[in-house]
Amino acid sequence: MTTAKSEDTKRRLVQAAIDTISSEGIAKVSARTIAERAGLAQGLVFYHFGTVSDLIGEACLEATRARVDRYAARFDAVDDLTGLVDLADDLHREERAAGTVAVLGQILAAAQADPALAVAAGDALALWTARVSDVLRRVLAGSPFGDILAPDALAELVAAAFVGIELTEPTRGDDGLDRALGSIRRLTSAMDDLGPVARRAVRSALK
Amino acid sequence: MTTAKSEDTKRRLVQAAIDTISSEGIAKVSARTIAERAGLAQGLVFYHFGTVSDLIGEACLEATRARVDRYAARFDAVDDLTGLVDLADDLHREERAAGTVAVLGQILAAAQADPALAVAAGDALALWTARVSDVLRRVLAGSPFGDILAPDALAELVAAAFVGIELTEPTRGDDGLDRALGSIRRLTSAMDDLGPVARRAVRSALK
DNA sequence: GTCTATACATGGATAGAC
DNA sequence: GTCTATCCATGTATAGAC
Repeated sequence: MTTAKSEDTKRRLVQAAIDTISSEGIAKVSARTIAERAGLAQGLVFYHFGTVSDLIGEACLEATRARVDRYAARFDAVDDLTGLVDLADDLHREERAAGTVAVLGQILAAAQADPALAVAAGDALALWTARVSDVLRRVLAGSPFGDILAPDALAELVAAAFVGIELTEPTRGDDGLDRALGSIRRLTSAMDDLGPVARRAVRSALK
Repeated sequence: MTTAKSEDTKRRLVQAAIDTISSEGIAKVSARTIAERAGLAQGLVFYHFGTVSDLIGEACLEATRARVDRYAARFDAVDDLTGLVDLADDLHREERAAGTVAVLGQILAAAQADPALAVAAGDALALWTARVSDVLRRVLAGSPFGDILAPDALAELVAAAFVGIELTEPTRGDDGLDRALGSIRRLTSAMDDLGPVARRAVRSALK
């Protein structure tokens, strides 16, 4: 049976797993380090989740779901390319601070040799990709570029890029990404501001 | 002293380290697994490199240097944006097969909790970034977008994105990235093919 | 200088206590 | 059903043999 007590123990382990990966890195994660952080006995990991990988998988999905939900309204509010770049900027800033995307990167690395983790990490990444795909489809439909850009394929690329960005964050100067996004924003704002004549010209040039 | 015998042992360990990360993943890497693959005793890792991290760091730099050199001529030959996208396509295909960028991703993840690895991984990533930065600077200078795009900042973003792409490769359908690059290629080929009048129009629109 | 045998720490998993 | 005490594999590191 899954009693209230059992549920509480599981929740504490999931939270401790996320915290441990986030602050110590996936390499330091073990049933022992997680249980210690949760203030519980090490064997409980195996009783409640079977393996450490299964616990990490659940933790990964849960943490990602919470973060994706956090941005739901902002994704929906985006209505042009510049708005999307601004959201990317905010998202990077907040995810860098929270470390959740970096955690996903760590788990994707560990998933290389761990099929159970690979499934969970793939599902978690798909949560991000779905949101990005939605907003790209909507924004591109209102632009002259809608006919030549595949929103779902680009969304996969963007989601993967974000993982890489958060994973390499410690190696980058603070303003590196700010400047890159600034460059892209100058492009998109020009695209968004095209008049009707220019839009037709762009559309025919892209044929 | 560093004798020929010692050098050979070190080389075998470095090679075995790369092979082990590539085929088993960073999580399965240890002095034991590396030495076993090299056909050497486990203690030699510590005699020659001090720690496992230092061996992995050297292996990471060495492997990355070899891969970056492999593309040197092709980077130099790129002379427009579409050529750059084509190179990205080739590079992804070859790195996916060789797994070297995925290895770098794994090491970046492990570097989270390992300062020695963080230095080596940062240096290795910088080797890629420098090449991308060079080619971007050259190609953008010949385009109407040169004034508003920062090549070095964009290069950091592109290098990070590549790491993310290779790390998430197992979670993606085979054609996902192909379609995304196809989308981008349709954009860049339109950019490359602008006539003199259109170029002036774009340049002034971007002001 | 080079390498091996050994010490000791940490990890995953489970038999059995409550 | 829930949890703890314990087992054995695997890990890092080094003292000392060659």
